[in-house]
Amino acid sequence: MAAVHMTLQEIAKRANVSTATVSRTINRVPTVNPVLARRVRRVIEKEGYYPNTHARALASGQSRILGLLVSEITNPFFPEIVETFAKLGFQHNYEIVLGSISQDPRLLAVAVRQMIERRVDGIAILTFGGEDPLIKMFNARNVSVFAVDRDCPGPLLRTVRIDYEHGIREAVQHLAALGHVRIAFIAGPAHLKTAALRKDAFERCMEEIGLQVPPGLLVEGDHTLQAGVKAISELASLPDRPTAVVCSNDLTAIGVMRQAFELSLNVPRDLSVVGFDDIPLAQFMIPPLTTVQMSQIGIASIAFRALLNSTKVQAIETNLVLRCSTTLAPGRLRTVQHWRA
Amino acid sequence: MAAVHMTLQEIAKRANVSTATVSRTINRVPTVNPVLARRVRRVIEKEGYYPNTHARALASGQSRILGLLVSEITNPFFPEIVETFAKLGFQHNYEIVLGSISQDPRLLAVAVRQMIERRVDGIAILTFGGEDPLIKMFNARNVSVFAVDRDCPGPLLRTVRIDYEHGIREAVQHLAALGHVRIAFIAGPAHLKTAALRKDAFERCMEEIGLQVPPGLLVEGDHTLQAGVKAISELASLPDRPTAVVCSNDLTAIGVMRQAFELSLNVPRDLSVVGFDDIPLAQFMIPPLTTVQMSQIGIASIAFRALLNSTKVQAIETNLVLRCSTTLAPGRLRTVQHWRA
DNA sequence: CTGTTAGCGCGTTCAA
DNA sequence: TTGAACGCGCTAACAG
Repeated sequence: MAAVHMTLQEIAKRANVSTATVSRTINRVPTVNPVLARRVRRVIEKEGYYPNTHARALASGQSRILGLLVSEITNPFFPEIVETFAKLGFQHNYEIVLGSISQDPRLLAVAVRQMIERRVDGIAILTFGGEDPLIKMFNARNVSVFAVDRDCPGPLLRTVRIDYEHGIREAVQHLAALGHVRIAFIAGPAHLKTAALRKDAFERCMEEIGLQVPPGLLVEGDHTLQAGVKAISELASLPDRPTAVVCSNDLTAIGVMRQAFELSLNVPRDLSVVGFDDIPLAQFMIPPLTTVQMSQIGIASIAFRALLNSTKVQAIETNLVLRCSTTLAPGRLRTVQHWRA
Repeated sequence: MAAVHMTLQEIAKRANVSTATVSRTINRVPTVNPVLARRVRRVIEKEGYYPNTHARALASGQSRILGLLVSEITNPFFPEIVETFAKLGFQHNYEIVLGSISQDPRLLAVAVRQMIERRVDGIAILTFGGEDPLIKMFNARNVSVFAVDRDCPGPLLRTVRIDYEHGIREAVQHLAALGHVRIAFIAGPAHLKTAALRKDAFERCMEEIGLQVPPGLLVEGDHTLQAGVKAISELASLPDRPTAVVCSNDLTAIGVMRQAFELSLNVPRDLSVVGFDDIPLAQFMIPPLTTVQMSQIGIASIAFRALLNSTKVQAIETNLVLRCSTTLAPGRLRTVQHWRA
């Protein structure tokens, strides 16, 4: 029985050329005699030859592999990113290895080791927390890194600035305009930089328009559905409970809506809810979730391009998208009715 | 400037042993003198040496890479699978390369080529449609494949039988018991075997209990949110519209609930809805979605174990999990009230 | 138990 | 323009 995989040599033999010519043909070196090239291609086609990537990587020193490190693939925010990152990879003939799909630090360590052993040409670290040591480690090994919200980029560290404040300001002012005063914020995990920035932006935007945010209305979550459930339960039991809540991500907001339903709080009548991310499911919630959009596709493509050396620095916008989970504050509603009568 | 990556040779030199000894130490060959082994390990540790996977694969003929081909990573059904598959991979020191994350056939072709070039040791193809040619292709290259619902497994084709019928029967009988008679089914794409099997099971289970399913109540979708929206719009405009609908997956069901809201149909009062898959979000819908559970973790681990040669054949169960999206049929409700009065 | 050595499949010089 | 030969970093005989 023949070997399952052809090799360059066998192709060369069958095409009556040297291995060098086959190699050149495959790599589209322009100086190859077109006649020979065609002959080689025919043989490759006929034999169903696929070059061995490991041998290529070994000989060339380039793996053509990009790593993608993602914190929680079960958060619907990430699959979008994975999808477009992988698509771009395929288009540019890069392979993508996916790492550390969950929070487990042991698995993270394994993933990182695998990527180094695999000699990835670059790596995108998305929405982690504690990525600093990782970045140092990769850079020390000469592999370039993309990460969000880093302060001092360099030749080996690419980044993008995300303007959280714009979208969050829109959200806050939208709620204020609807008459809300007691507006709560359910934050993400404190160690996550992106979460901290969102929280800061919220506080700043509240202050801008002279609104207080008492400590009780600022609760920390962890960007999960459960966090939303828990947070709104606490918030709802407050003596002076909020009439609106802004969440650090959509998953949290969905948890809030779900638990509000359980508590017989009607969204938006009794409680206005705003999310963050605009995951695809947001518009399919009941009611459809008003949220701050941050383009997943945008982030993924910037990450990819950054790793491919296009140094063009860009920024990511965030914008409020109005749907149906917010409305007039309860008090405001009554006033209007009164005035009408 | 020193080379960024150490090599086996350099480690050997620094540890005063041969490369073979270093290699044996790394691969935990038990016959290595513990003293030497320790010395080698110290050097490896000190120098931060990571073996080059490509060289290893080339020399050993084993890539220790498993492929995972998934049709739509943005369907929340899949991230769970990816996560547990990858976790198991990490635990067994396998790398996972993720392919064809979307429906685009061009990208699928690229992904397949990459996997072959990468000489994956095995591949799991999950919920595709048109996987037969892929299976043949991989098997011809001597790589073993795992796929769901295949008829004739063999040494190179592992599979698992999924008992769709059990869960779907529970769903149908649950609805029938609640007094529903006009029960619609929103199917998945016809070319998808798993979708076809679900539809067949539904029809059989209806017939079993003497319920008709007129052609108009059997509509084909494509397992997306949009498909649910579209299908329920059609169904709702029927003169004799269904009082309950079973969906071929949860995404479809969520689309149905969303559009029902738009049409002012209250779920479950006016329309009972049952999903299929039990994605994590199902219980966070409003109302929480009653659905047929099919364990994503179960499927992923069976796939992984099957590829690791544990030939233990297993089956996957499906079971109805009752939540709040179903209730008595409208007629039945009135009868009860009448009888009470 | 250890070291020497020959490849694994490919890219890439260097001559021709 | 083409081909012969070497080396990428590692594993696996084989000999000692």
